[in-house]
Formats: sequence, structure tokens, C-alpha cells
Amino acid sequence: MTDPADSIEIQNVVASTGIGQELDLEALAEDLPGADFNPDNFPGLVYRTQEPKAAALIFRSGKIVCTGAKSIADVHDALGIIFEKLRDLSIPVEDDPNITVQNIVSSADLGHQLNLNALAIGLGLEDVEYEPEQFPGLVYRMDEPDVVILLFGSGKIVITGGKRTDDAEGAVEEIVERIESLGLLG
Amino acid sequence: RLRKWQERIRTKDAGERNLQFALSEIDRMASALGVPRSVREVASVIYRRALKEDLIRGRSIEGVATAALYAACRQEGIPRSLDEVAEVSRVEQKEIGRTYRYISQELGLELKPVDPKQFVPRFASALGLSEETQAKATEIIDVSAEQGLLSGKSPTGFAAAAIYAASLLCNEKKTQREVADVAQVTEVTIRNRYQEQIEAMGFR
DNA sequence: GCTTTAAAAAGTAACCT
DNA sequence: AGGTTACTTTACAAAGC
Repeated sequence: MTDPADSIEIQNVVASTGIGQELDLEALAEDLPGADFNPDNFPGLVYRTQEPKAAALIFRSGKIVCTGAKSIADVHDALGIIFEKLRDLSIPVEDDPNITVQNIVSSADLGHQLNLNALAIGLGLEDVEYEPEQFPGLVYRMDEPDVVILLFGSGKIVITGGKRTDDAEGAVEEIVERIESLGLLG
Repeated sequence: RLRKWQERIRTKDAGERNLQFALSEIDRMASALGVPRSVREVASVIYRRALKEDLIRGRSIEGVATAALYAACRQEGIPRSLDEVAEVSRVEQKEIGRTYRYISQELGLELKPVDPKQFVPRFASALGLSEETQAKATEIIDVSAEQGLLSGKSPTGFAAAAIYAASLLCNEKKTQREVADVAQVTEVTIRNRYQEQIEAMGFR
């Protein structure tokens, strides 16, 4: 009996921070090798770190969004690299900028195939969005923890919208319980 | 005071004009899709409810009208695919789908997922298939859905594959291309669903 | 509302061989 | 017929249109 909670893997962490300093993105785009800056397209400058692999969106205000990291530690490491690069360019960066995790995307496997049709009705059509003509996953909005779960026929699921690592654990526990109480889990 | 009064009339007239436009669009699209009058009535009711609940703000009248018609077809058990509805609407498919999900949620329509079987009579008759073949296709859908093959699959693709399989089994063969054209799916989808369904039926 | 970034799930589609 | 690539859905921040 494998616990679905053990299958949880963080796939992406989105976080925001700021260096407390206005930036000249035109100049930064010149000085930062590999930076992408197309102000006509998007106001942020895109910078990618290789290790850990992540992408940062750097704005004129000095605010930064980091996405693509596989853990909260990776977010801190990736942003740490960026802070150092900026300091190397003589840009003053706060000592230890606040980093706020905004969203964590995780995947997991319930270990059984799911009858999404029965699940849509069982979980309650009012809380569920299941339109297989548009997308193969059933969208379930959970209140506690406050996350959105995508459930697939294979039993694989995606949990998104959480801000804490243990939101995924709580969500898996809760969804397994609800599905089991409906008698719809294997 | 006079201005205010005139403005009220103006907005009332504008609202009335918009409603008439929406209802005539529903009528036009329904005719193009060949859906019965009763469904147009249901679509009109859904549209008026959406209007009353102020769901049109930030959305186009045409988008809500199209979504209302799409919902009405489903509610009446004679669904049209989003593809088909988009063909007669000036709103793109993605937007119709989004608007449908929104009004469906807000109005609490609670429509069950589309049953592939509901496409069988229409697709099969467009292909000139017999009652026997239609019954076979329906049986294939029931059996393979019971075995869990339907989860996440497009209802039109699922129906198309079953119709293709039934046409072979009943010696009224239609090509994958012919079935794909009426169901508006690709041959690849029919092939994939067909293989699974045939296996579920215990053939092969 | 849109633009951009990242990542997973599974289905469908477009295009090429 | 197969393979690759790309798009659909969810969440979230950022600045600006």
C-alpha cells in the first residue's frame, strides 16, 4: 500500500521579492549576459539561472519574480545568484531581501484510475469543472487547504495555488478521503 | 431632470436593442445549426437569466448568446460541439468555452458532462448509417465507458470512434476520414479511440 | 482583460517523414 | 502510420497598456 502523499513532487515554485532599488533595465540588459528584454512585449527583463534552473522577471521598480524552481531552497539559491550578479554590477541590493512564495505547483499519483464522470457528480457539480471537450482534467477547487486540484483519469493529479509546502500534503489527504468516501477510489 | 429622464429612456432602449440583437443572434445560430425551436427558447431563457444576473459585464453579447445556445443544446440532450457552435458564431471557440464555464457556474446550471451517445443519431444519420449500426455504436460507447475508457476523452472523438467501429461490424463501412469530417475530429483521434474500444469489446 | 515566466497532468491537433 | 512540437487547463507575482 503506497501512500499517495509519498508521490508528491514539487514541480514549480513562484516567488516575489525586491532589491529596494530602481533599475535601468536597458543598461542591465547590456551588462547581464543572456538577459532578454523586449519592453514592447513585456515590461520585465527575463534572466535565467542554470543551477538551480529558474527564470527571473526583473522590473524597473526593482521588484523581481522568480519562477521555475523545484523547491523553496532553489528559489532562494537562484535569487541569491541574481542578487550577487547585480552587486557585481555595482547595483546596491538590500542585505537580505524578503522573499515571498506566491504559488507552489505539485504533482502526485493517487495510484488508481479515476472515473471522472462519476467524480464530477460525486464531488458536486457546483464545485467542479469537468469539460473533457476542452481539457482532459477535472478541476476541483478546495477550500481547506485553499488550492486547486486537477484530477486525471490515470489517477495522476496536479495541486496548484498553495503557498506552503504542506498544502499539497493536506490537499492529497483531503481529496483521497473525499474520493474514498464516495467509493470511487479503486 | 429632463436629461435624466431622457437618459433612462436611452439606456432602456439600448438595453432593449441589445437584448433583441442577442435573441436574433441566438435565432440565427440555432437555424444554422439546425436545432429545434424549443432549444432556442431555452437558450433565450438562459441569456435573459445571465442578463438579469449581470453576467454580461466585461463580456461580449455575442459571446454570452453563443454560450447560452451551447448550454441550451446540452441541457436539452442534443449537444453541439464547441467546434460546431464556433463555426456559426463570430466569437472564437476558446472564448465560447470560457463564457460557457462562467455562466454555467454563475447560474448554477449544473450540466452533466456531455454523453458521447448523444452525438450518435446526428453523426450516424449524416453518414447515412442504419438504426442497427447506431445501436451498435451506442453499445460500444456503453461498454467502453463502463470499463473506464471515457475519462478525460473528448465526447465527439469517443462517439466518432464508436461509429467507425460499428460501421465496420455492421458491414456499412465508412472511412475514418468520412467519420472524422462529420464529427470534426482527426483520423488520429478516431484511430486511437477505436483501438481501445475494440479491445474493450473483446474483439481483436 | 492582455502581455511574460515556469511546471505538471493527458488529450487533441498540425505538420513532417 | 509514426514522431515531434505545440496548444488546451490550473495558480501566481511583476508593470503597463
